[in-house]
Amino acid sequence: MPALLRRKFFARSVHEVAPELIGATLLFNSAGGVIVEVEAYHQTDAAAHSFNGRTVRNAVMFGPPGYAYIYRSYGIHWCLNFVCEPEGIASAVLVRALAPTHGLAAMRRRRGVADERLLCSGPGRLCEALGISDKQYGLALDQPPFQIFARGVAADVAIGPRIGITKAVDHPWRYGLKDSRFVSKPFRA
DNA sequence: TGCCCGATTAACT
DNA sequence: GTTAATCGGGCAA
Repeated sequence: MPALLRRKFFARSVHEVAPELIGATLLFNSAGGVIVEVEAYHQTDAAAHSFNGRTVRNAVMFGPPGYAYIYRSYGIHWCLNFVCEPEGIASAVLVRALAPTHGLAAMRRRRGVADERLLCSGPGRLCEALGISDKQYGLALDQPPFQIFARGVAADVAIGPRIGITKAVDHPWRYGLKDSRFVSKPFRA
């Protein structure tokens, strides 16, 4: 069994951590799958929620690494981030898509769809599939109900610009598992 | 207090 | 391809 990722793993540059998460396995209450798409957000990056300083919503980003930053998107969806960097850098990795491997029945029930491809292919979708909401805000990523396992073998990582943002749109800080059919949107060749 | 808008999704044409 | 749904954060007044 691959190693459980501990806080130390996240206490590095978000630009190192993000690509290393591709191929890792994220479980929440025994449901989840292989991480196939993430995006990096750094405090010095105008698209980051921490860019304009600490607020109630983003407070956990300003704390120590290895915790969950969860926010409401468009008043409808929840999105899950892993806080990274040494404490105070206020940066995080947005988990955007999983290839489902564990707890398929529970995820299908929560999502209300049968198609495996539509279970976790998007930040809002994967939170709904895993049953993640603001109740998990600030939880440690190396403690139950979270379990995050390092990838077993090297991954072929695709890189591209981030999705759905209007600021700092040109930074190539989106990472994906090359040719995975579970990414939320294909990577340009 | 009021207003604008978003790290999205599903259901349209 | 376009658009409605839906609401809290952030900032101006």
